[in-house]
Amino acid sequence: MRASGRYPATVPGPVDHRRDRVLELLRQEGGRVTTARRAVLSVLLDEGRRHVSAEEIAEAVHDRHPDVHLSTVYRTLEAFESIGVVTHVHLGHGRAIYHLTDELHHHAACESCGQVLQLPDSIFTDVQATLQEMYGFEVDAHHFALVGRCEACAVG
Amino acid sequence: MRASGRYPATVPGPVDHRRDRVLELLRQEGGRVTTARRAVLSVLLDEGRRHVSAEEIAEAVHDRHPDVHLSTVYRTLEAFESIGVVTHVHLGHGRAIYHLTDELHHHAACESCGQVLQLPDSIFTDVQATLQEMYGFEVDAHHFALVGRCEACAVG
DNA sequence: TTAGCTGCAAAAGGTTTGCAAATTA
DNA sequence: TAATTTGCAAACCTTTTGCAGCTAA
Repeated sequence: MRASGRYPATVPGPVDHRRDRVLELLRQEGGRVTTARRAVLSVLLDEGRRHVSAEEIAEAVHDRHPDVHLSTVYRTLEAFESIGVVTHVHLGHGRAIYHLTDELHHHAACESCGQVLQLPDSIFTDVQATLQEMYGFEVDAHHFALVGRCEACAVG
Repeated sequence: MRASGRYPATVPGPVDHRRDRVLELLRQEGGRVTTARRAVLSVLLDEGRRHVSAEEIAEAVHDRHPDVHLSTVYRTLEAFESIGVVTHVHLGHGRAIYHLTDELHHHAACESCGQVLQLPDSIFTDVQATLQEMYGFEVDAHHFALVGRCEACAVG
């Protein structure tokens, strides 16, 4: 299925298991496994690309499947979100970014250079508890990113 | 400048001082004070409307100045932001909300009913300190809202 | 077979921009 | 007068949607 050379051989192990788990869940929920969906999932599973906009996903998919339309990417992401395996986060103006759900973490986006810092889940624990106690408000903090300036940009 | 009757007389005191301060600052920075800008400022100063989208501001302005265009409202808000008296916050999908800067507070928006909770500034103190220490990241948390479900909506 | 996807084109929703005319200082 | 603002229309960008054809199960 893949030409030799340019791409490393598929690494057996957790990544593949994960792909299979997602696809199986999708099928269980009445969804269908298609080329486009497999391709989007591959991009999301790609270690190097864990925080990507829909457009970036589409571009990556186009390397191998130039015919997959951006709207299909959006619909695929929606399907993945509806079965709980994908989440999106708003970084501010413009695009949202998507990532697989099971890596629970928060985000801090640099307004200046766009870098997205991944933060441990624990960082919001206190805030979450405080809001729950004082206001009965249930924070879904994974949906949003903190905004500010990263170390490098803060200096200037 | 104002017809009698329908509108209460201008309340003397802090509100007016504040309006004057903003307009003076605007002039100091080389900006001009116009009807549209005065009107937008009035909406922002209005106690009852401290968190409003650009469109809502435009609607309110239209009560008295039907000719002020939405794009002028955006440009006015931009001008106010550039002199530091206005901030906007993204609540999630869609519109941003604008408010005067000197009331430093955070926001928690209910995904379900849209209600915006105002939180004391202190709520993020620890998170801010942690990020600064561990990552050198300077949080500008006022720019974003926490998202989740308010007490009423969380029940269902 | 048939419910569920897909590509395409077009719309939607919020925000920004170019421009000539109007206004402020 | 000179520099800023304004209204308008049109563009922009991201995301969503309608539809007819295609495909997975």
